[in-house]
Amino acid sequence: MSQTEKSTYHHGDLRQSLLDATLALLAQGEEPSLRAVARHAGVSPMAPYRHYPDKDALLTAVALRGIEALHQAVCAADAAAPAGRGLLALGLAYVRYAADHPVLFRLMFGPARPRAGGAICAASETVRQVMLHRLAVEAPDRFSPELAVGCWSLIHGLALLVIDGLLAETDPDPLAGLVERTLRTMLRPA
Amino acid sequence: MSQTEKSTYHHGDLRQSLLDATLALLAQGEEPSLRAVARHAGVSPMAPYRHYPDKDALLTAVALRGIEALHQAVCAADAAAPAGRGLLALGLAYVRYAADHPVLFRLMFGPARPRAGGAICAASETVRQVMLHRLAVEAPDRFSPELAVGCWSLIHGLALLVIDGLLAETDPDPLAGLVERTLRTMLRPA
DNA sequence: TGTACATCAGTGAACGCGCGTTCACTGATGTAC
DNA sequence: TGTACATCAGTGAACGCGCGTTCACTGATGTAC
Repeated sequence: MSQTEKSTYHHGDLRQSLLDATLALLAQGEEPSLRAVARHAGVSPMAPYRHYPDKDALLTAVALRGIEALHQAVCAADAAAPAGRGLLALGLAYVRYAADHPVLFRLMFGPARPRAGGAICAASETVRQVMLHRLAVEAPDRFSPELAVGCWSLIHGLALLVIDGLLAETDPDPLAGLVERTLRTMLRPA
Repeated sequence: MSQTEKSTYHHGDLRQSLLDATLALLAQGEEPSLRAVARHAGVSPMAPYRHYPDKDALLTAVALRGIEALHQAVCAADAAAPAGRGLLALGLAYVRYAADHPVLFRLMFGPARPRAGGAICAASETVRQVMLHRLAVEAPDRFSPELAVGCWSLIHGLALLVIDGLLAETDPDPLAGLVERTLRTMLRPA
């Protein structure tokens, strides 16, 4: 930050730059091979090995960072929502995040990274907790483990159908309307 | 069929065998590269090109076959279900299919095959129709486009959460109970 | 404050691999006469 | 029924590529005295 053209040898924070580079590649829809990531970070193909034992470790770190970002987006939406609309806002934030980062989203929840299945699972639990809490507040009478699973499935499935382009849309702000209508319909108390 | 050890030159139905080989590789969780598929079918690496213009065409054909199979499974479950339980049965069949063919399922609905987005979309529409029809019969009072989107999202999301191992399960027949409880909760009319 | 040296964080060449696809081919099959 | 020939459905060698990872290295940094 202070000196813009640093000597590139001791890079500053290559670990972080590698994560950024991977996210950038994913955002462009490109395959984040180790070499491509290094290239994007302006560093030799071997440099990443100083910071991650192998490719899988890097991708796992990226996936975890993605889940963290999703968590924050969902939290922010939840906190900012007017009373009684928390679940809608939170669901919209979830779907919106997926729509904005489709490739990353698939990486996050895709074929379980064998080496870090537990970590991914634990991270996604933080997202689930937000929803759980909001459900307990907004639908205390209906609250149950099944409702939580159902809501997560609903939102997660909606996100993926959107990403996959399987829902024909005909709306000015397709996402907001789609999510709101769908959630309202599925959750309307009577 | 008639002669078991046919000369392998004119193979009989290599086109079909290639699809089978790809499905077999997917079932084993292996990467279905063109060469691996040919190998598995006992044929030279170039042979597939007689039947598919390129790799993507083969994978698209496999994805379409998978959706077709899903459609049949869902139809069968729907038809066999006792009155009033069609949607539950259908949803269970959907989730079960995904759980039984996780890699194929991801291929079917995964990163849209650019060359055949339309075909995949159309094929999945046949699955949606079964659900639509059942909803119209079982919940005529609530029936709406949103309900259809919601139910599909719900089932689809549940299938993916199951595949991804994101739902902690503690059940003898986890799937049947999970799906039934979730769908019942989400759809209970009051 | 200066120097010696350990450690840290990168380089760069090279490996072996499997991939998708090209090319030119050849053996098997089916059809016309 | 026999033969000539077109077409069909495969073979097999080769290409160029990007990949993940190994190895031995070297320049920059920080620390002890």
